[in-house]
Amino acid sequence: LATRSPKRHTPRPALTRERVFRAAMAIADKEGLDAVTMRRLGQELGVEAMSLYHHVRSKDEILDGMADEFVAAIDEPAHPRDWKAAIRERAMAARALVRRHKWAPHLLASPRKLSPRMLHYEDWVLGRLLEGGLSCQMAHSAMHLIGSRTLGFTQELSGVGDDAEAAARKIFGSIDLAEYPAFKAILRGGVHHDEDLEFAFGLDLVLDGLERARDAEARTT
Amino acid sequence: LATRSPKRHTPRPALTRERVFRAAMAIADKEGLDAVTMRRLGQELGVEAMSLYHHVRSKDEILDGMADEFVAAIDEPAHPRDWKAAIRERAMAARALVRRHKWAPHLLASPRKLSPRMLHYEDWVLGRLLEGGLSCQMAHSAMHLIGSRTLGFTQELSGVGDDAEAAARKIFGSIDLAEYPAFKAILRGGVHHDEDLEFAFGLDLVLDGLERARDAEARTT
DNA sequence: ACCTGAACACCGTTCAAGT
DNA sequence: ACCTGAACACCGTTCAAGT
Repeated sequence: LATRSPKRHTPRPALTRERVFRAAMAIADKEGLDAVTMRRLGQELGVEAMSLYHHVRSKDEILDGMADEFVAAIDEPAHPRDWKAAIRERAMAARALVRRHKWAPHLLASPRKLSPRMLHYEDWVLGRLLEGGLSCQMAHSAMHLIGSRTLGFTQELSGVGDDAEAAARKIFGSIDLAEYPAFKAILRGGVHHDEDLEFAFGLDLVLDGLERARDAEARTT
Repeated sequence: LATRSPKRHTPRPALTRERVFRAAMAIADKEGLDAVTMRRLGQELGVEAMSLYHHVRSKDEILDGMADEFVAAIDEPAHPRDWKAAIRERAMAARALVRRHKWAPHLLASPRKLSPRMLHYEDWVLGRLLEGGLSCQMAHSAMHLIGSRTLGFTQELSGVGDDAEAAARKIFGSIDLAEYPAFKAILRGGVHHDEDLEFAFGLDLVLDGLERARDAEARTT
């Protein structure tokens, strides 16, 4: 009919999962993660809070979506010199992103659901480490160590805890390993997942590195 | 009078801040941090939720108290061989505690209020690093690096952000430096607080350490 | 198919009232 | 001084009803 409300002539873009995630990220950037509520999010999108449930199953799904979008934005370096430069450049890119999205480490530290994009990111790091000639076992420990350094969380600490081996099996039982070549390679290599050993490995690596840095500094001064 | 209720003969211990904190820790251990609500906490202590407000100002104060109690429980090593062993042993103690209190890194990552006990802990680490002969600047970076490794959070990431220098000044303006000798020493040494530089320092230390570990492994096999 | 209003069972917190 | 009941302004989520 001709008497349609004028609003209908400039229809707002249809609500999609991605638009919900992006709106949530914008709110969290400006006002913090606590400000991301269903009602506030609806307001930001010009819709009632309840409408959101047609696109996402729950608020947790929105938080997972935010984490996923964040990880997807960590650019791969274009022409890294070698494996160390590759990891270094991407870590710096991640850090630059974290400065804009301070809530990201918080969300990534306790994922409700395993994010495929997060797995791809970790698979990429693992790939560079293997390329650098690290053994499967060492590459595995190194991946955790770099992850904690880069994104500000320690997966093994916030992890599922007691039976890490079983948890890892469950995770990799539910995904398609063909999409994650580096994970596939180290699983075939038969890494064992000992959290205490990994922790000590990372700690000693840091302490020994500090001692060397001290000596290097003493030599140049 | 003789007609007192029988309950009065076995009076429950008086409610104190510490008892509130410990009850909160017990709930978080068993059911997770989300289960710690004022009503649930009151129930655990045999009291109405509202009574808690006579002992703590707010729920945030309870969360801070939990973090504080946690840090206080990280034992100092008795007879460490040297500075590296000292830091290593205490880090392992912290890690063992984290396994029991999985919520701790989460709380320590975003403290609402600076915990004196956390400062004492960091001051102790800093003291061992200076004892080990690290320069003020390097010891400062190292403290952050070890903190992130040990407790599973990256202070500089979750930190106040843009003007770290001003934030640091504000923190150390409000406390008594006499209680924190190592902090006092590095402040006198004139460290500058550049978060990007610190991040790169830690990252390169880890990457170089991995390269060395790879070469060491290759040599022994 | 998509959106909504009213409602439910929870939060943290305030405040006047009880002992 | 210490505890309480009722209430307020918020949450996430459900569900029957609208278009």
